[in-house]
Amino acid sequence: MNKRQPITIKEVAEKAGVSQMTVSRVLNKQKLVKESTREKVEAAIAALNYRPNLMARGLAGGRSKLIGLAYYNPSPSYLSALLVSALKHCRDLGHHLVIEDLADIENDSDTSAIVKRLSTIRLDGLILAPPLSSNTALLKLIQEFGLPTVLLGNTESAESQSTVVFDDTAAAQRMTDLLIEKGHDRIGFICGPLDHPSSGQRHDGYRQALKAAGIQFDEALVFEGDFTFRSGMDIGDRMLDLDVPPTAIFASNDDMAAGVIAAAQRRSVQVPEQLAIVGFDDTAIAAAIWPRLTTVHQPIAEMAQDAVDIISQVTSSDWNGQPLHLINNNIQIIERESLSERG
Amino acid sequence: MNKRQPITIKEVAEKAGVSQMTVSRVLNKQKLVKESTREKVEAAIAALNYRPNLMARGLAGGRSKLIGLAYYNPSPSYLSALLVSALKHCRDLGHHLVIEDLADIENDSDTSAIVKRLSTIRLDGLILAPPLSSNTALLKLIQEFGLPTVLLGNTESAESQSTVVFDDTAAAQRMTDLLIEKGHDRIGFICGPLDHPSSGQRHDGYRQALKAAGIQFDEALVFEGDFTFRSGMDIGDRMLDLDVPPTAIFASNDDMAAGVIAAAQRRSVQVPEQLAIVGFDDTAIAAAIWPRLTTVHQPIAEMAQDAVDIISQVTSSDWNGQPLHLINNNIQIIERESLSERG
DNA sequence: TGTATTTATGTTAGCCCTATCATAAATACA
DNA sequence: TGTATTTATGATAGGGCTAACATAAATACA
Repeated sequence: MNKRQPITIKEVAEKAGVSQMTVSRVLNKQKLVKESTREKVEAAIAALNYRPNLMARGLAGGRSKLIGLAYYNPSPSYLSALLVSALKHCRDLGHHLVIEDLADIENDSDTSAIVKRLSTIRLDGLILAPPLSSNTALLKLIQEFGLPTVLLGNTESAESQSTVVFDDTAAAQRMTDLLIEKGHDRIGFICGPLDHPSSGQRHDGYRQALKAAGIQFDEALVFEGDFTFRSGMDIGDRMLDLDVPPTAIFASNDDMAAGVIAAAQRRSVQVPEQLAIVGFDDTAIAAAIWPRLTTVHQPIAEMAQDAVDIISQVTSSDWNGQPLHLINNNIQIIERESLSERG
Repeated sequence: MNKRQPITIKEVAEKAGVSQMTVSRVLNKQKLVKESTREKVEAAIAALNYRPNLMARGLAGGRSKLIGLAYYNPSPSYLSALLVSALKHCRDLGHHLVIEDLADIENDSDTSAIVKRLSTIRLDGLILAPPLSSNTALLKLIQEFGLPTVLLGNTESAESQSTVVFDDTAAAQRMTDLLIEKGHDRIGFICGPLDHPSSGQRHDGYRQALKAAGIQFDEALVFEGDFTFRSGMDIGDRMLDLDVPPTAIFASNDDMAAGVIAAAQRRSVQVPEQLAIVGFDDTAIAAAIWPRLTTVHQPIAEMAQDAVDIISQVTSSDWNGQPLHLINNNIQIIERESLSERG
């Protein structure tokens, strides 16, 4: 017996002594089925070990149960945190995740090719990770195409598409507050690339905290990195070369913070005694270096779950058409060894 | 005009003045189409901006163009290297990747539930990352189910399923040779978890190199970690606490090597001057710490590509039914700052 | 020139489900 | 009890595509 010739709904219907449609209703958890019938059908499904065919369902019902997750040039640890959580939640809801690496988005002309590719698979919805979620050309095309979309980490241009965001400003402010509290008043800041809205917000949070504490903002202490370890190391070097180097450096993500630690260690600057370093995101690398990073925990897992939920809701028939906007305020600062009371 | 009411093959056929079947043949790149007809059809496809419907194709043709990639408890950097490359190659071949995190495989009873889940989506094939590729219960079930599978990094139990493996033994031997060449003769080794076949092989390579160089194998210098940073750090501490600590430590992956570096730095042991440390895999963390790791470059990207190729071949009609076995011999050692000539 | 062979295209049926509408059974209400 | 309403089930018709076979056109060969 070849297992690749699977059981169909027809066989289940026969076994249960009902019509295919009734089986379909049970499968789709619709209300209008008598309890006793439901049980009969469920027994038949179990007995035959029936699994519905996604393709047929998609063709007939217009819903594919497939959710796309698109990203571009992500940090590996951010990506895998996102993936793992999105996958888990998809599984719980009976969806599947189709991953799309939009590496070819770099040359603008290809944006429409990407949308074409996405349209071949009939996705129920699409989750866009930053910075794709701020790529206006892409957003416009997807919207024209009519695909329900959730933008991660985009606070702007989101009138018509759902969003899930983290309060980066407040988080960066909290972290800066902590540095100040520990006795620092000369705090370097490494900004992320400006095409990520969160970069600007983290910078804002830093400045607001300084202002609230009455510390003069010093342009010379702010550098722009690109979220890579390498850029963090280079900028760390430049900061330590300043006439009056900072006593603490706040990097906009963990990879760059790790780079600063490496730069400090290379020139035997003690962390945290001579230089405190903190990061942002709480990705795997934060706990995988020494000293371990004090960092802002970004609830990536929760946010991924929310994004999947939104697509799931939007896909269901009873949806009012309004985009949803979730702001995650679960700000936690994870204190580890890279920051200590200033001596 | 609603873009979600897409163009169908019928409209293309009308526009091109041929039958649907001819369009289908053009789409599937079949031989039996006259050049002039093909051009007409392609023009119509382009003019209407037609995209075939994956679901309908899958239903009618029995092929879904979906490839599964299943993993369990992976290192984030290994996973993302795998993903990125597999995705890219899938895109090139017109497939799509469905990611499955088999986190629930831990309780054995659930193995069959997993296979059920996999059978709902009609995957054309499945790629199993280690250590799933050595889970005999899972392999057996999948095989009964008849789903073409590629096992990554499994050298055993692979009579009937295709495999893509790296020559871990040779690679570990080469790395150990290099350590010996640099003047080390007391080399600690951190083994990976024993449910990964590659763990045993890396250990073998280490021992073979020692033997070839006439160095006495010392059981006290071998510890078993679990591929995490944490375990590397703990074992690093224990090794440095030995009466006669090693002058070099070879960890079976980069995360554990990073942990050893952290342990050394915590007690101010200079790397590489007082202790050389090398890793395995060349994942992102290897270049994201200081000193950067000298490590074995595992060609994860190539192997992922090969795995996708195999599924693609096996799916095509002209396949002889024999599983394929690819051994990747592209062994490169990436020399960075964590290893130097022994003073 | 006629038949065999190859090449190119078309016709038909069906993949497995669900939407839609129709019908039947159960309940409500007067 | 009869009619209106609600609840439960069924019959039918595709959804967009390809496999399999059928036919037509082009070429080969005697």
